[in-house]
Formats: sequence, structure tokens, C-alpha cells
Amino acid sequence: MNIGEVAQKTGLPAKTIRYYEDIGLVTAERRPNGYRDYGDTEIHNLRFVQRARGLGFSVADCRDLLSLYRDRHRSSSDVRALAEARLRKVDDKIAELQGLRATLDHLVNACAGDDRPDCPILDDLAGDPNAT
Amino acid sequence: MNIGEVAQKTGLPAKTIRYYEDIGLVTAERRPNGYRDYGDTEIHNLRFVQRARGLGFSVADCRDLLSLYRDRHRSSSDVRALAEARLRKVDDKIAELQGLRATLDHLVNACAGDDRPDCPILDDLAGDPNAT
DNA sequence: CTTGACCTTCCAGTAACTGGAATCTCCATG
DNA sequence: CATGGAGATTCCAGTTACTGGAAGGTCAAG
Repeated sequence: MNIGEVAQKTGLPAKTIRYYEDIGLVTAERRPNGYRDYGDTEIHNLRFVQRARGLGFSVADCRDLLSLYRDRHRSSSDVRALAEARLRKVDDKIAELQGLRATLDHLVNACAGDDRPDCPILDDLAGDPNAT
Repeated sequence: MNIGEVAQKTGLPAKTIRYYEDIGLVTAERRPNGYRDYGDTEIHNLRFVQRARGLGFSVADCRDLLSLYRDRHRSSSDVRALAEARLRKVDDKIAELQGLRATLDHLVNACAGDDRPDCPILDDLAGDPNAT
């Protein structure tokens, strides 16, 4: 299967698929003409990576997950550790963003947003202790 | 004031301060010996950028915010528009992360995390419809 | 006068692609 | 058989916002 068809099937851009081969994540055989040739296994692995990336795992994580996936003897705790680490990071990020959200919301609400120049948002960014 | 002292006062790495000058965000005078010389205004602007970055504004946003800040005649609605756009992005990101969180949490809980190889997390990533 | 801290510039690397140029291969049509 | 266009290849550069490191200039203290 050519890379274009794989791109269609998976929804991954051909550029990205080539990139994944460059970094040794998912590699393909080559035809005599130099074209990449993909089989079911490669598609499967690409989809695997796609899902893991969609869950926010880094490419490095994907590499680990793939190798755990290929290793029939790994223990599930190895995988779970990766997923838990990822979960913690997601939680941290959510907490951080919620803090930001509160501040931004506060600032937006304090700002008249009209034609006048007075703006609590800028005052706050400028470090004005009387702002907002 | 030398860059080192500014770094101390603001908490920004000297590297970052030079970078901000490179991209024309916050520039400094030069002494005859070539050293950068910072005054109160520059420190103030650096702190402004620092706060805005801390709220997740991009460097490009910071450029806009700074120029709005310097423009005594701008209307507060311009600033508010930027802050609202930022707020929407934060909200989107939070929603996305909460979705991820739910999926990850579900997977982590479904996985025994012991020495056995069976792992619903990998099964799910592999696209197994029976997983989890 | 030397040492060490601090400053300068410039180059390269990070994460994960993405865009674009130049070139090749395949297939269908005239 | 020639040709045109789609789709393949490689390679280089750019993205964001820095960060690390090398090579070298400057300054104050001893």
C-alpha cells in the first residue's frame, strides 16, 4: 500500500507518516522503485501511535508504548505506570489552566471593553497593585 | 543596570531577556563597552511581558499588549478582545484535557497493573473494540 | 598582572511536525 | 510512443519560545 492510501485510511498526513519513519517509530518496507510499502501491521501501529498521541502521550512515550505492546511478556504495570504519569500531568495542566482561567475571567469582567482607554487588564499586567 | 541584575530582579533568565531584545520585544540601551543598560522602564516592560506570558499569552500577544499598553489612546475593548480570545482558548484546552483525563482515568482503572501481561490500555490503543 | 565573574555574539538543539522545492515514477490518454 | 498529471522521493527550512554552550571581551579585586 502506498503512503497516500495509508494517509487516507488513517487520517495522518503523509508528511507525518514519513516523519515517524525518519525517527524510527513506524517503518515501512520499500518497493523496488523506492516507494514505501505499508501492510496491515504498519497501519495498525500508525493507528496505535495516532491514538496515543491523541491522548497526549509524547512521541517518546509512544515509542515506549509500542515496544511494550510488541513485548508479549511485559507486565501491565509498566504500561499503567506510563498512563498514570500521563494522567498526573494532565491533572497538573488542568489545575494550572483553571487558575489562569479564573484570573483571565476576573480581568475580562473588570474591563469595560469600551472606547475609553482605562483598562484593568493592562493595569494588572503592568503590576499596578490597585488594578482590578 | 546590567542584565544580570535585571535577571535577579525579575526572575527572568538573562538568556530570555536577550532573546526578547533579539525579537524586538523589550530593547535596552548600550553602554560604551557594549553592555546592555536597563532602566526602570525596561524592567517594567519585562515584568509586563513576564506576567502576560504567565497568563499564557503568546509572545506575539505580548507584543500587541505592550503596544496597546504604550498607546494612551487605545480603547479598552481592544485589550479585552485579546483577553477574551485567550480565555476562550484556555476554556477549549481545559475541556479537551478533561476529556483526555476521563479516558486515561478509565483506562488506568481498568488495568490491573500487575505482573500479568494483559493490559486494557494497550488493547485500547491498539483499537481493540473489546477493550476496557 | 592575573583571576574570576560577568558580559558579548553566534551557532545549535529542543518537540513534533509542516511547507516547499527539485526530482522521479506510474498510469492513462492521444 | 510521447506526454501530462498525480503521487512518490529526498532534503532544507521554518514554526514556538526559549536554552545550552563555545569563544572571546570587560571589569573589579587582590
